[in-house]
Amino acid sequence: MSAPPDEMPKQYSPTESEARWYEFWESSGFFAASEDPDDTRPTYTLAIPPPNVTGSLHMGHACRTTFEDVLCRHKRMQGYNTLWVPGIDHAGIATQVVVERQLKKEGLTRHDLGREKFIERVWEWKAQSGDRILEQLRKMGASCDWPRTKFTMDPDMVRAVREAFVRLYEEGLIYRDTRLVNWDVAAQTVLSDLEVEQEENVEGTMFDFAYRLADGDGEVVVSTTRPETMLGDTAVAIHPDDRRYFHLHGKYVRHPFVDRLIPIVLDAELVDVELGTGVVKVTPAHDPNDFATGKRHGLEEINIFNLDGTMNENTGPFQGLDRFEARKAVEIELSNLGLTRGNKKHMMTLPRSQRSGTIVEPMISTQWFVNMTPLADPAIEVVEDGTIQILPQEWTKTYFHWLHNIQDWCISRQLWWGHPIPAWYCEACDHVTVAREDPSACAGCGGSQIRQDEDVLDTWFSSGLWPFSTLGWPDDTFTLRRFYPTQDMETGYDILFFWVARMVMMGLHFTGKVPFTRVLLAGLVTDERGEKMSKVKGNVIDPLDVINGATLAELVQKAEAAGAKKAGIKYLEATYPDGFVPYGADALRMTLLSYSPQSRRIALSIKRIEGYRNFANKLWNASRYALMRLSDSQTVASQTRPEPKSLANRWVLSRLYHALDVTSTGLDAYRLDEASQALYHFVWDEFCDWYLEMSKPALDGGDAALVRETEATLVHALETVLRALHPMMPHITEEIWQRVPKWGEAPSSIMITRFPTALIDAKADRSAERAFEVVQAFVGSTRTIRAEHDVPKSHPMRIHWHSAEDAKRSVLEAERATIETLARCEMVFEADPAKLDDPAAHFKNAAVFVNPGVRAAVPEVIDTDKERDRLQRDLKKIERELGAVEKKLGNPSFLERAPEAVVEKSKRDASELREKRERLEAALNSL
RNA sequence: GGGCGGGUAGCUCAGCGGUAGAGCGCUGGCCUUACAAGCCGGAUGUCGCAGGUUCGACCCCUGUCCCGCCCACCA
Repeated sequence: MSAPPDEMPKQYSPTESEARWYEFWESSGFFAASEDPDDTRPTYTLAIPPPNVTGSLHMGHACRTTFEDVLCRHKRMQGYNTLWVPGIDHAGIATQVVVERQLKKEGLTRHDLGREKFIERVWEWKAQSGDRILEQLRKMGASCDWPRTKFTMDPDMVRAVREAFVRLYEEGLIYRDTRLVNWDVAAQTVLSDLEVEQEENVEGTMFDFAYRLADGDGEVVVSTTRPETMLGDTAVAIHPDDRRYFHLHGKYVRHPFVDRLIPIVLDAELVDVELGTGVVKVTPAHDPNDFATGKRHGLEEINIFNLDGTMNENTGPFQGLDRFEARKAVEIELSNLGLTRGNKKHMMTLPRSQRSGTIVEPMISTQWFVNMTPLADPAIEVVEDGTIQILPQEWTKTYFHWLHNIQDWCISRQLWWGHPIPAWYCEACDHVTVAREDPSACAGCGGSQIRQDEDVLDTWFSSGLWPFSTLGWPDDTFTLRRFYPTQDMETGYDILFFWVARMVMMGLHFTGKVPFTRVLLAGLVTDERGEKMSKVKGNVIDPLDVINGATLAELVQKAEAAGAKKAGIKYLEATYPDGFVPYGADALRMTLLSYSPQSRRIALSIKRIEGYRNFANKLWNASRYALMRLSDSQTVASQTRPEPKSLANRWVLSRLYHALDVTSTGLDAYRLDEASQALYHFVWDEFCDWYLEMSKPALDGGDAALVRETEATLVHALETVLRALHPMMPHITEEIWQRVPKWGEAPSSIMITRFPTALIDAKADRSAERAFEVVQAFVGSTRTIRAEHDVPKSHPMRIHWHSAEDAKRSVLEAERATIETLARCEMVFEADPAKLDDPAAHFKNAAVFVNPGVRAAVPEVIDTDKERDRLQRDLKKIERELGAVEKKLGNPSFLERAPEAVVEKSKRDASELREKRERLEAALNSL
């Protein structure tokens, strides 16, 4: 291991430290899960959502990685045999598009290369991109078990995918069929329903035109937003009960452009009498509704498009036109024929390809499908009965809704990059051979003229097997038995259907077990305005830039290279005029953790990262202080908590108890925000702002016993909070922890220590907390006076005080040294409380109420006007509060119906407020 | 068309039946030997709107208006 430098500089610098410790952990084997058969620890397994090999990681991945790493490190420290399986996804269509774009820059298409060369090219890309991604995960501090890294196209994954496909086929759940599918004319592949995004509220035109009756007598008027599809019309439908059109029953219309008679069919399902003219054109080959109608009536399905979206040979004079040109052309021609019947604006939704962004064309095509209904039912059950828990819970409904309405999954893709479909077609007979091993002959007729299906599988097919394929499935391996089912599946809600639901279905089907027991869904990381990060908008924040720092020039250059528009660059320059300093992975992690994981949006702000960078520095300096004070002593952090006597020491242990309690609850309930906030506030607001300050007089004083217990408590609290923070800020906690003097058998790294718990490592001490509140109030009041009256710190104030309550008096007496240091004052006990109000005495100005039962006055306050203002403001506030409480107490129903404790508390509040008011009034009068 | 989520301090968001919170920002004062990436003070809210339930509502119910997202074969 590499020892940290001995001296601690004033500023913590993450850059060098983070790399050093990561290397130490990895080379020490701390990330490895144990396969030792004698290891009896319970296991905790989490499969990484494998990032796509489409480039480098973005902030969403950083967020995923952080959450997952916190879960894993926490479990590991709790004594679980923890396995975090890393990996990467081949991401079929996405990756192919990226590589094709590269080729385009060289003036090539994939067809120029040919399939084999192209795939080689993608593998090259994969090597680069994959390595970069794994490196980035390391930079984030991810404690993955690296030797187990999987790629979804590794040989063992290929085998798993094949096995899954063949089994489903043999079970009749995978089948081949010709139906209307979503066609991406740019990528020239079919898409699943999920890969089609609906662009809402697009303004379109509803276009009316007439078909003339074939017998020459009259016409029917139909409406469409897509006039070009009329070239594929093979029927016109009316409602069977529509009286207006009884005369049309059994008749035909003539197509104006192609030589075709079109039947008028009666269809109660398709036609809504109320809508439009009540006559519907039917294009079975290009509209889902019409497709179904065509099936009902045995209509001809005429495809009018080529695969690239141009018009085909069935479109007569329009052949060769692009589909949108054809739309215009058809309108013009109809108009020329006098068949147009007007048009109007129409709001509609447009289906777009998630990948290429082009408008998806419904087309008839033969594809492979999975019959989902039999798989969906068990997947619904395990969530209903709580075997799998989805967080945040409201997603459960969405999950159910989707599964209840599930459609068969189109799994074939007309791509080159992906898992080949293990199906072979026979030249001689119709038989389709689906096999685990490449066949040499047709399984039907034995003929050797067979040809493999050229398509590949949807990338999510292999992803669906991920939790168990990565552990050795289909073999019944020791690893699989030990680590499957996994526990947590942490991912983005946007792939709940794409991935999570499919893993549940596949897992149940193939292993008979749920693949995981908790689904943790996080929101989308956006820029600080809440806008989605996009290369074009120039608002992408690269995690590595945040960690390592980047100048504005570098940011701009990168954004430009990524294709950002001018406005995007401007935004970038305006928002980050100084670029990023190296904030470090810990600061970024802590920032991401601070956002509520149940929120749908994580609007990342650099300011916030800066805040947590500052927190890291705060922790650093607090440690620096603590270690400096310990340097000459024998004190070491021990595994047993000290039992101190002094108020400050007892208090800090009690606050530590509270912080650890909230932290543990938060980590268990997946409220990482609450867990991290509890530690943040403990460290900064309590440990640093109060405890460390109080430790100074204690350590400087002559009381040897107090010095001893303070040192013990100080080092204990520090060491404990470091362990608690380690899952969130792994690097800095290690950097500091290594310097903390520790017990004899201490482990070599903080990451393999025991995670602290409130009951063992801290101690709730209600009486210490109550007593400390008196001290805090006293110190706070004096500080306020000092600030309000511009009394310089160099000017020691003398505070005369009184309390009739023995308990409070003894607390204040006992803590005199502490208070006098914190408040920079001298405390003088005034035996006669009346003196504090005596205008004739010194106290004519700043009589101040400290808290119920304690009063104090400062004699030498300078500014009477300011004091009056302050008192009046306080008085007003108190009167408002008192008014509310008194109103409540004046309500007989309240006294009768409210729980006793609530009533008691209100009464107590009221009397305290009255006392306070009285004092303030007296003070005002004495001015 | 259906569903989900949100509207709380200038900004970004927690909270959720018992007297409104954080971070950042704003503001006054401090280079107090752990930390100026800091310390000590201070200001700031008709908790979207309207009803209802309740002794009591930011929190529960109903309605309503905005904003975002998801699902859906809306000629």
